[in-house]
Amino acid sequence: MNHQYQQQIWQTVLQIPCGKVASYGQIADLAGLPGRARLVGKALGVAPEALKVPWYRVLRSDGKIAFAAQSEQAKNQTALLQQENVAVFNNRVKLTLFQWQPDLADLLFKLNY
DNA sequence: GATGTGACTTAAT
DNA sequence: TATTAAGCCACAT
Repeated sequence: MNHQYQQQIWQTVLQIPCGKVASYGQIADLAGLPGRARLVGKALGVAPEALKVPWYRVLRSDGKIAFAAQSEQAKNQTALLQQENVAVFNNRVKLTLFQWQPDLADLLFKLNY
């Protein structure tokens, strides 16, 4: 059986609205997996393209893009974010301006908790 | 089983 | 801001 946690992670990331970002830890918590931020990155890495999971809206807790600054992946993620009017400077996003502030009660309801 | 490795986080320095 | 150390956990060796 496929790991349930991946589904929960993908579903949670899908809740991030266009133009907003979230951290790996935040997604882990909302997905019911506190302390397992690393699993979020892993799950995003194997997310089916068909699900169209906005993986690029997920950043480190300090707002930095998780990939090496010069990497193609980081460049690509930066481009996708800027496409949604999210400002990226030095491989980092200003969380005070762009971080997603989910309505927990509403989200938990959607996730059937 | 033991070890090393990450798309991580927090706290301390 | 940068660096460390410790905690985290699925996976590959």
